[in-house]
Amino acid sequence: MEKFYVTTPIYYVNDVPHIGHAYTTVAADILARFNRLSGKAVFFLTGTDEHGQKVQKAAQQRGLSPKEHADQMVVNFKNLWKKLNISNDAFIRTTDEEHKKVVQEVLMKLYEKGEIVKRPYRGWYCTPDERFWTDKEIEDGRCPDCGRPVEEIEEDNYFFLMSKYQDALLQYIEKNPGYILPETRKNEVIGFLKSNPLGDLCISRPKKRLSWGVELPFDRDYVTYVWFDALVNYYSATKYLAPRYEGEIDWWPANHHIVGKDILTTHAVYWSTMLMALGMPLPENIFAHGWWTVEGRKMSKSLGNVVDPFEVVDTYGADPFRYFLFREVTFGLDGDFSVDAIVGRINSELANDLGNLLSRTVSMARKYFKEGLPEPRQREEELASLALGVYEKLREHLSVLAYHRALDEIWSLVNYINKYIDTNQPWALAKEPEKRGRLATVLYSSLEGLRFIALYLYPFMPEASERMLKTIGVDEPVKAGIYRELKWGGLKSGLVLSKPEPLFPRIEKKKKQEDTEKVEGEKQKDNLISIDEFARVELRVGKVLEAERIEGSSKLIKLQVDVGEKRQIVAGIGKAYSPEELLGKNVVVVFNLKPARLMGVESQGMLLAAGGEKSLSIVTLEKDIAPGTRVK
RNA sequence: GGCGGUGUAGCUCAGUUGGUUAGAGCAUGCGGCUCAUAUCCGCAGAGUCGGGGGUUCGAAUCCCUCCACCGCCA
Repeated sequence: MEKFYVTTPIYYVNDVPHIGHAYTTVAADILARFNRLSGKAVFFLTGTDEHGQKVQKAAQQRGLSPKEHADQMVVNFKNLWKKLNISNDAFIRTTDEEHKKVVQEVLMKLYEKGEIVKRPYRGWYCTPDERFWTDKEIEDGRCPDCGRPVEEIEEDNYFFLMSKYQDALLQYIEKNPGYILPETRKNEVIGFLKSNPLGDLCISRPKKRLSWGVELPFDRDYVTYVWFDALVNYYSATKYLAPRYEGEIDWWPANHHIVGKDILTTHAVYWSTMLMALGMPLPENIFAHGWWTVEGRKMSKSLGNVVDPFEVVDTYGADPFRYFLFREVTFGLDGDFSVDAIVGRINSELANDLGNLLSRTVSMARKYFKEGLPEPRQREEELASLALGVYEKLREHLSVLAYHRALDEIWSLVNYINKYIDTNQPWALAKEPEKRGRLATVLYSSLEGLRFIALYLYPFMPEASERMLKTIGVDEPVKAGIYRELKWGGLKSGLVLSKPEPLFPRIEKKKKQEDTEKVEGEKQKDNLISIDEFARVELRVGKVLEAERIEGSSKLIKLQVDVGEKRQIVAGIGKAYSPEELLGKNVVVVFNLKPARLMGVESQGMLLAAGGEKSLSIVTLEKDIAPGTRVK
């Protein structure tokens, strides 16, 4: 039996699941379901990453042990997968004893092979953030994240000798064009490997700083760096979580690692070289998908526009959501999630094209053949070969994760049958008793086509697929290997069908508008703002009274500005202006900007300026206007 | 800054190794049908394929250059 092993990343257990998690996991689910129906032995793995600094800290704040904290948080993910109909065969947690054991075995093997060495590590440590920065990263002796001073620390750590695999990895990627996809991401990795000398990877943390992790088997004073621990999950799971099929299956290597583009390097470089060092085969493919924006904007906590997948499912249903994610955007590219877009797809494609097709066909079969639908008089060759041929197309497209193309193929069948009905006009045939045979053929063939559609849609929308089958009188469950037995004419004749429920109800405009308003409470879908919104920004004329450079910064200048009252403003214009030339200038200031601290200095507003670092100009007034005057 | 990529109809994008009047979906307009979730089917409009130059019998496709935007640089 051919095996198929697909993984999602293991998600950081501290995260609250968002649309991105849902996207990756449904992607893997579709492949898993498709391959099960194709008759392969499938292992679909997802899980959570539970070690590391942040988990330890979050647990501490909640007064729990890290494991207790993780036990509670992991439920968020498990619930979402249930809600989205995810068919994962296993759920790995890096706190599993079996996983930790494999991590230690792997570490020991690498250590014994001389692939891991102890060596002093020097870096800049930010104590409050509990993390290291490199020479390049720190800004004037301060943490680039929080702005507080960093401390130079030197300590011994263990390093995986990744550098020696640079050439081998580069060659491997170039020789295996399908290894990293999409191509643009592969090019990035190649560019990265060609232009930078690959360093060694620090894979340990001294316990005195971080205890929540897998202990190094050869030095009890250290735990394993979380990324190393996490990546091994793909292999460790095959040792204790893989499903059992008849006969022994070598699950490793995986067929697909599906990841977000943000963690591609980790997989393409760290994981690949780790496997090389272990002398293990590399996965067949690492696929980096894109990100979702929301109503044209980047998702962020501060904008408050993070899409909660639980809510989306409650509003639109799991199947329409799954469908939308893979129909709307080419897998690999970035996409935009908007109410208009999802409602548009649901109404025009799911409700009108597909749902209505099912509805019209079943209704006619009921109306014209109350006694049951007889056998067709002939095989509709064109329709039959189209329906049968879709399978091969799906296989091709899904082998490179081209989900949108796969759906396109299924829809070519939907469109064909709609046209087929239109051309044959069963309602007209029904009026002529001598054409009853033809009528039976047309309706049977349409329903049979719908059976194929339902089977093909199963990986994408399992629940809707089953409802479709039930509606056309198919009792048998969609079972593993069913794609191997596809044959035209499988639908039983003599069926008396019951009245169909709408497969996907249309979302009426009214509801759509309400939702739009709800989502657009804080945002506009096009970038236009109203005059009122603009008026919220209070711009005022200011006169520069004093100006001085902020010590330790080449960009920042501290200004005292008269804007009707005296304000201190910090501006990043030091590369284009000297403090002296700013004195007395009439500038434009954002008066009602929330105060901020830049390098520890308070800024009560913002100076308007245009340009980059070097060719930069502040906005000044052509004539003398009194300081404090509103600019509008 | 280095490397990579993108720029095609109002919008989102396809365009395989250069080859007949440049395509799809959505949107818009018109027509047809009435079985159906006011659904379905057909037709139409519009694009000097980012600008300029070159190679070629022939370029959206190859080369050069300029412009704009995006990604990667642990």
